[in-house]
Amino acid sequence: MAEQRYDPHEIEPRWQEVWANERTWEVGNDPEGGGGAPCSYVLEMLPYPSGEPHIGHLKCYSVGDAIAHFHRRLGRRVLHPMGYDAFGLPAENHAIKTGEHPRDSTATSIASFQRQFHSWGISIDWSREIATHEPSYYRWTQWIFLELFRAGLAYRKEAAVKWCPHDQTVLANEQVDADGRCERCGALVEIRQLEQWFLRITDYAERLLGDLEGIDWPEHVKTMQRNWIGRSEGAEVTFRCEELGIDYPVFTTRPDTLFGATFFVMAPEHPDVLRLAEGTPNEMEVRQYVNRTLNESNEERGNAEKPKTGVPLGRTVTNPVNGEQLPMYVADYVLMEYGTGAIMAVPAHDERDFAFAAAFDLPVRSVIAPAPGSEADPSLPFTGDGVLVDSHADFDGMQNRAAIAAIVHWLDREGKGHASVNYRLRDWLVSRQRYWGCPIPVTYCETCGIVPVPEAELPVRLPDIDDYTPKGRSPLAAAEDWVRTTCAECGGPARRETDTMDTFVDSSWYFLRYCDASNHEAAWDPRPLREWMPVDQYIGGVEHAILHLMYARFFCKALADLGHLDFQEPFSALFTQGMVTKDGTKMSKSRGNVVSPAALIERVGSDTARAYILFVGPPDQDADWSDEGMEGVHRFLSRLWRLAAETAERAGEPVPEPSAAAYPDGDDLALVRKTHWAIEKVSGDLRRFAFNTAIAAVMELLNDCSRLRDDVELDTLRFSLASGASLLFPFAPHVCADAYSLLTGQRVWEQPWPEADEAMLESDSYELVCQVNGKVRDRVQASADASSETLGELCRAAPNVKAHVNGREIVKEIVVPGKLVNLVVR
RNA sequence: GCGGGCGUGGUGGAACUGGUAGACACGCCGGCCUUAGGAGCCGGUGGGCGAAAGCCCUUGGGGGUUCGAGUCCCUCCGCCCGCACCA
Repeated sequence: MAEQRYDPHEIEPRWQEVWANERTWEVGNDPEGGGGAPCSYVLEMLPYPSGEPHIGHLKCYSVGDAIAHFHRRLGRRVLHPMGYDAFGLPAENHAIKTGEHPRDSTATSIASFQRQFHSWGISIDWSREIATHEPSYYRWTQWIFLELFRAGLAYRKEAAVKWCPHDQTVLANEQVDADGRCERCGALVEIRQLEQWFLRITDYAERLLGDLEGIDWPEHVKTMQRNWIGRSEGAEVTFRCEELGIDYPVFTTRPDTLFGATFFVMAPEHPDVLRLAEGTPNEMEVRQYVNRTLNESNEERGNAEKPKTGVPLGRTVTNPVNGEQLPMYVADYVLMEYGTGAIMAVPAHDERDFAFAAAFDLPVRSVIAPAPGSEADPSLPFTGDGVLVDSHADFDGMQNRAAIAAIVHWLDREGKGHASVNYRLRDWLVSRQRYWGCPIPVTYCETCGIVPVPEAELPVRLPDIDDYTPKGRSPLAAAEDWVRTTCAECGGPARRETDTMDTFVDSSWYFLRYCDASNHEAAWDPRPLREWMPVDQYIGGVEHAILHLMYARFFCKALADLGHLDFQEPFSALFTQGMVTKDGTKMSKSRGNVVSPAALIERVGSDTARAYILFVGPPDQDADWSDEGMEGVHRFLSRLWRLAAETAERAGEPVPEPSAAAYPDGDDLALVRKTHWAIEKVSGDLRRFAFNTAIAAVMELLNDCSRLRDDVELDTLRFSLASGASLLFPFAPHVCADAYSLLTGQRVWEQPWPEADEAMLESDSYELVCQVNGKVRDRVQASADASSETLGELCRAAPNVKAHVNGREIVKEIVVPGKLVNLVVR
């Protein structure tokens, strides 16, 4: 028999060529809009093409590909497309450094992603490939923007915005990290007053929150989104400054503490602060304070530990519940972006107000006391529940939770306030003063104002420029010929918007475009969307748990409201894969611990790399890369292929539908049973993303095949090996296609997913565990159909059980058929 | 501080609804084959006692529920992630 050697470098390109030539993974749209064979849309988050793919990409697409293959072989038509999130800062920064046009560096990177996806053998429908920087794509990004604009969901507003001094651009709240640093470059973010484009995502806060209930997403991702939306119930209460005749509403979650308010605080950014201080002795001090805090970084300001600072405004407001005059302050612990930018301060029942009152020697009035008999610590500030005291005859003695409703009701009746819900979520700031992004398709006309570019003129193409260096305005502003245009309404002179869109806009709808990627008349036809959407299984990293996933959900809801979609949620099920680390830390060039997929595949082939990355542990957890571990998987694939090749050679002609002998016995029966066990195990594990145990099950099967290779019929061995290859195909497609083809002459991806034979999952006897007082004392063979009585007898008769019972009384006998018998003795 | 997750051999991990803890793999030890092996094959491998049969211990610590707990409950310790002066 000739020596058989597993050679992935010969096997893998050979099968990749078949799949590419035959366009195996392409799937058409059903003109009827579905209704035929069941459909499945399996999608991994599209890559950001910068440099070469890294190991995280390999993991993400290995997970998605396994699911796509599994769904196909369950008989579904599977949409599994690919694209590139091609606009963005890294390409632009690269251009600033080297002068290379972002389009060129992006093209280079895309080409290397394409090459690698092919060499990894990912089953992609290449006919639907998109890239967000192509005019044929961003034309529709612009169209969506204008749809939102017409609906009032895109608007321009001057606002205190987060500005990155290094990248010279405005950032969305979500792009500023906890330390107040730019998510991309790490520079300390500043606040600037600028006119910017916003998308009205806050209109959707309630729906974005509520609809989380109905989708199959990991709990921690839902929790992160809930926290980000940050819903709080409370009341809006109006405090009036009589001297200036201005009403100041505040939001509070504790209207029950209104009678304990002893002062009033405004955020330094509050537009009225300077006006209020004007003409008072404190004017200068207020000015200085405001300037100082506005220049403070978020990092300094956000520190809750830092001592409270502030300045009196020299004015008072009236507490609407008791008419008291409360002194007004400006203090940086009050945030403009939450609530109304002003608060009523109740030092007795709020930690922060308490700290401020202590620093400024302000009165503290307790109005909630621990309920009589309660063990709560009554010391101030008391933030727990209790009963109202020293408030008002109508409310004193009430439980504070009940008092909230009563007081809000009273405020409402008096016209001094009303129940209110507040969200932490802010509107999405989408304009960027950068070059490499989708142009915002509007013009400014002196007479007509903001005028959308007519649909027929889309796309507004990104012009070529020479200088990408940021100067505080968009580099596009330098393209004067491009900026100057005519107004679509009056025909007069107009100027184009020179800001571009946040790249998260591009990626908020790409999954829709895949369904109808080559449509030149519209962003999509509703029929293919009806067929494919929503995405059945979305796969990506947790780092997108808030931004991308929230924005995409918002887009769907908004587009559904505008009549363009008939579903509310884009991703029915979400899977978040864990990171791949090396030596316990994140891979990075500076640490020199980067494992390059290209080098890996050069060495061991993509089947080994893919199967190892899924075998190393549960895919939703972080996994530490180990070359030794990978060698183990390589040995396994090698053994599988060799045994298949040898078996095929020994058997002569391949057999199309391998099956074991009709009535196997002895070792044949054992191996056939093991095979059906593996089918059952792998099928179940695939459904719950337990790829590591699925692969382990095929390893077990192969171990049995190797052990019994000379003791079973050739048909049995061929059946078991072909089944193993079939089961492993979603994880290591090339070697399995090859092994399956050697054994059967068939293409494994055209075969239905194997089904376990129920009869073969049960054996006629099993090892009955015999326990005494919960401890295993013996094991005996029991017949599968034995009655509980028989099992009890078997157990009592077991030698070591007898020794432990030792004549004592059996007070109880628990029988779990198929498993064990437990004797309780006294 | 709030919310979520986790803690199992030398290592990665398995045990899905409470029912044989440690599947599978790495590593290590021993053997076979070989001129040689960083190739391949076979066997062993949680700890302790014992010649063996077997017994005891063991899923971060402590307590509880149960015939039976890695799994459920309480409590403490440790680690990771998200949010955080959010009124």
